[in-house]
Amino acid sequence: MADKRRIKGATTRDRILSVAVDIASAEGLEGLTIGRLARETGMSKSGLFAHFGSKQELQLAAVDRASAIFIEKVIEPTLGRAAGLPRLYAMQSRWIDYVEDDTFRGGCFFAAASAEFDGRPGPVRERIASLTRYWRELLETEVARARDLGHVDSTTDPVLLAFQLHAFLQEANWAYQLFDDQKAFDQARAATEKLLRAVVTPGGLRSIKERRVLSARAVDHTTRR
Amino acid sequence: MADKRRIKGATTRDRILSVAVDIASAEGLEGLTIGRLARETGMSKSGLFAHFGSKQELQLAAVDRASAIFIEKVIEPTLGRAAGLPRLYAMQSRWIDYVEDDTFRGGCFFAAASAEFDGRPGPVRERIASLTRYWRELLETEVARARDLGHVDSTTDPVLLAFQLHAFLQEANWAYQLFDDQKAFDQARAATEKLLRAVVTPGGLRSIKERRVLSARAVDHTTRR
DNA sequence: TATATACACGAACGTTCGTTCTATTAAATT
DNA sequence: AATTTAATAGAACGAACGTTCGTGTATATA
Repeated sequence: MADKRRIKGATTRDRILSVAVDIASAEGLEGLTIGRLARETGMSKSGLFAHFGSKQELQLAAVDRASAIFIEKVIEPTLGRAAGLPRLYAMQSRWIDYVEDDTFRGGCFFAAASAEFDGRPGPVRERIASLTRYWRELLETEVARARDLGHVDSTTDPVLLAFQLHAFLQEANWAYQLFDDQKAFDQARAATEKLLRAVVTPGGLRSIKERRVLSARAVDHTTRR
Repeated sequence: MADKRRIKGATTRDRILSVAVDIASAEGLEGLTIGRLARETGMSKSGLFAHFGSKQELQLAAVDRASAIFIEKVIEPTLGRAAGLPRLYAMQSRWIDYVEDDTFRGGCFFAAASAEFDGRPGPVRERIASLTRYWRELLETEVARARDLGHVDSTTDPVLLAFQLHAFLQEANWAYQLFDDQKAFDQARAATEKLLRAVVTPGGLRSIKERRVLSARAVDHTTRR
């Protein structure tokens, strides 16, 4: 028979972290205080605190939870797509959707967290940098693969193209958060489209043909926000 | 004879704000505490506090000070350049230099501040959004002017091009802050160059000829940081 | 010379921060 | 049935937070 204590503990921890990630994405990992978190989960400060042992461990757990969500919502859905240009399109598309769908209240968790911790050395900063670096390397790797597969021009620089693609993603998130600018998502899609169309080869074109790879989504915005 | 009291007060306020902007750019406008600021300026908490009356007024004053510095270091130097494409190049160039030169300890003040306050409604957020919106509109206006002057393709969309240009700037700042990646500046320069070259007309080309508009700077990096 | 004003100080306010104790309760183990 | 263990609560800690108050000390005005 299952250990109801352990199950309860893990469930509670899960519930705490869901709220924690939500708060942290909107108000920062420092704005995420134990007292506030206890209030919003209906627990006592000490009872909640016992799950983590320190504020830093709580922050690290929140980053890990956010990483898991990012991997699930953004990375995993792209793994089924053909390597090279198709997957590259999918990565951009999924990332934009991930912000547009308000996965986190404060937009991309890592955009917010990296801006907050880039000037604070320590394990939290490293954990944030780790996932972010991973994503950027995924982009670079996929550009290189697209090039090796002949999907894009052989002179394409993977580092520079990844820089540009990633820049469009972050800019869209930034404009949406600060100005509530919904149009930024389609601007990011258009910018991505233009950038890739400029380097795509006939072979690359064939690889994405007959698929609406980056069109604006048919989402009913009126019911959201 | 001059009023030594008024001068002294204004000087002290100036000194405080210099330190405040420096701290805030690196550790955020909330991380900027009265106690810390008093310690670093060698003043008492109450003496310092009297200059502003509230924490929020201090934050607003810090944002205003940062705005003034941004205008001085980034915007004003571009006003002497010819309108259209030349000024557009200058704007990108000056912005990149402004971060590369470590004008603020934590990189672009407004990139950090907008990420911190985008989820916190209030006057501070509005003040931050104001300067940032202004900069984006300057970019859009200058793209439109470049188009009207025949410097770039007449089909160019100013909003989209400004989105792309601004994205490269923010991405460079982000990569520099989080990964200490100095190469990001030249990537932003290269991305800008590619983007503009793709839409430039013969007339536009003439307008920037014989001027090294976006080359990497001959700065001795070994003596900095 | 007397008075008003600007500036800065030290002490203290109530609140919240992260953290540490000491119970209490319920389930699992013996 | 007795004992151990995990999960949570409650009370309290010192430190730091933003803020207020009363006071001293220059400088300017009268």
